[in-house]
Amino acid sequence: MTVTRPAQATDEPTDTEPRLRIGEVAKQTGVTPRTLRYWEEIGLLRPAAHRGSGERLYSLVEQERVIHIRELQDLLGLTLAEIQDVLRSEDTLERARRAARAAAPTQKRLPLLADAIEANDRLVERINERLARISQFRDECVERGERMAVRRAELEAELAPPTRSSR
Amino acid sequence: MTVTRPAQATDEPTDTEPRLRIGEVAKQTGVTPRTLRYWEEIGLLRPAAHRGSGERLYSLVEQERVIHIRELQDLLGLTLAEIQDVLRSEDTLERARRAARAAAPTQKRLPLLADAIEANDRLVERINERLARISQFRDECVERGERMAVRRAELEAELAPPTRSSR
DNA sequence: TCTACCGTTGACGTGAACGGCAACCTCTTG
DNA sequence: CAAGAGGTTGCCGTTCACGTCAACGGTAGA
Repeated sequence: MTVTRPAQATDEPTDTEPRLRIGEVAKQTGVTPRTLRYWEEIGLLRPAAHRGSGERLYSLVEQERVIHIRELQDLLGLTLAEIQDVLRSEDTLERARRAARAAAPTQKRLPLLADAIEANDRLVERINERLARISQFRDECVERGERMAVRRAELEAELAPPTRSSR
Repeated sequence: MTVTRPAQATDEPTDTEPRLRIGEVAKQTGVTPRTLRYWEEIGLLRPAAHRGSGERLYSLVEQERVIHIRELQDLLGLTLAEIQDVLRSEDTLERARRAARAAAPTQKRLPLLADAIEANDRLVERINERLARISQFRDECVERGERMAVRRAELEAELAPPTRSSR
């Protein structure tokens, strides 16, 4: 299970290497290149690297982040500004990871990780609230449906002449 | 519990009488008058009546609809166009109600009611799908949180010198 | 009847989140 | 090496869902 990296490996695990061009990320995630550039413009998602030509290069980390952002947008209805807030704490985790690679002492890494955990907890809390509200809304709809169904049954009974043997 | 209507009652139950001015509805529901007019403009919510002066008058039915619309917007993230679709079927129910007051025969009222029920079922189905997706998203977040918590525990263990008696 | 407050229409403005060009660059591939 | 595919910046356009302001009119209470 533990990946044995080849001898000439870089000091980065494979999935953080920036190999993906913008079109590739777009295809994989379903967002347009324009949107990715826009998100970068407002400071929401920076590509892992640039090439001399100015070309953006993303890693799988960013690609997953794109999906994460879309979920925060579509499922929770957050604005990009709010998402930025949420992700800022997540960035803390990324910093913690870099600190780990830089062989930073545990004393430095621990608070970063704690921040990330706390931010994640807040997010989960937010999601739970939303789930509760939607559930309640659904229950209301279901109840309305049941009332209508009862009414329909009444009308159907009224319509059908009362025969003793059904069918 | 059954409201005994006064002798000189109109043929409308009290809660469908259009008495509410736009500002009142706005106050009760939290949406602005501008928004109510806009919704009317795009055919989303027509006031129950107008007065000679052009003043809009809403009934409690519309007021509840306002809340319904906001929920469809905020909780489900539907566009006003989509909401219009959803409500168009709900209007069927309103027509059924009018048919009832017009003493329409059961044969006419039943299909209208059936349509409304079907539309409601579709809505509930949609909500359930959304709930499922959000739940899944939450689970992913929770899982991430747990992984981070494990990591934190490791770091804490590493930090604290291994003493046999805790404290 | 005067005044303060709603309300009306009509028009234009706005913020968020992109879409869509033009003009240009840079790989790759036959 | 020419051509095409894909990338870049810059900038203006667009859609949605309203906000805002002006100019005006009806209504209710002192």
